[in-house]
Amino acid sequence: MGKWYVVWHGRTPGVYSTWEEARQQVEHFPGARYKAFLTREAAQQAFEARSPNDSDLPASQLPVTALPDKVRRGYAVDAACNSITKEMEYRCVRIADKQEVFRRGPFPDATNNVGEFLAIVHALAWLRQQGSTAPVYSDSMIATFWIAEGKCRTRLPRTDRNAELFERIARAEQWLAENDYCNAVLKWRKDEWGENPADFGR
RNA sequence: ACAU
DNA sequence: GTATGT
Ligand SMILES: [Mg+2]
Ligand SMILES: [Mg+2]
Repeated sequence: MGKWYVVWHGRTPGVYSTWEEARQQVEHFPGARYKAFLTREAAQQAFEARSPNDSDLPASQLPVTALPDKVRRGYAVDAACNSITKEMEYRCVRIADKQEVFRRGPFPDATNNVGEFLAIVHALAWLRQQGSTAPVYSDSMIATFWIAEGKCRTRLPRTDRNAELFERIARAEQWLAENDYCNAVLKWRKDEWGENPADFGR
């Protein structure tokens, strides 16, 4: 038995019997909402609701309004590092509306984990300056460990090109040592909430 | 293995 | 497929 595909939001919303047809409605359609069901009846019923129940959507399509309140009040950080060029950048967005609040980089001769670490510290400093105690979400286990330790445990070798980066790492560690912050640093639960809203999409 |  | 990390 083939699956049935509901397209709530796409070029032509409807119930489709093949992925071939359904994909043409949703591919390259930003914000598309769609999901496969096992039976035609289940698909039809879901489609007739006109708008998908959050519980029907895969995590990748969850609207921010479906997130827990505590999460919606927070900020998300993420880093991107090209594994060929070793160029890294990082940024932070307000989760409620995905508005970018800062972005830094690119930094040469870096690593993903250094970027994830610097992003969190920068967010903590920025939030303190804003007088905000909102939580910071990162999808990086490594960086959240390093924050808890107050130490960036990178194995990245120093080069002539990453002196500024190591300077930033030192300043970040110093900031952690000298400042108390009450913002929680929490794991972004990709499995439950979908992609990190600060993700670079690369 | 887990998270990137 | 590559690399960063616990
Ligand atoms: Mg990340
Ligand atoms: Mg990302």
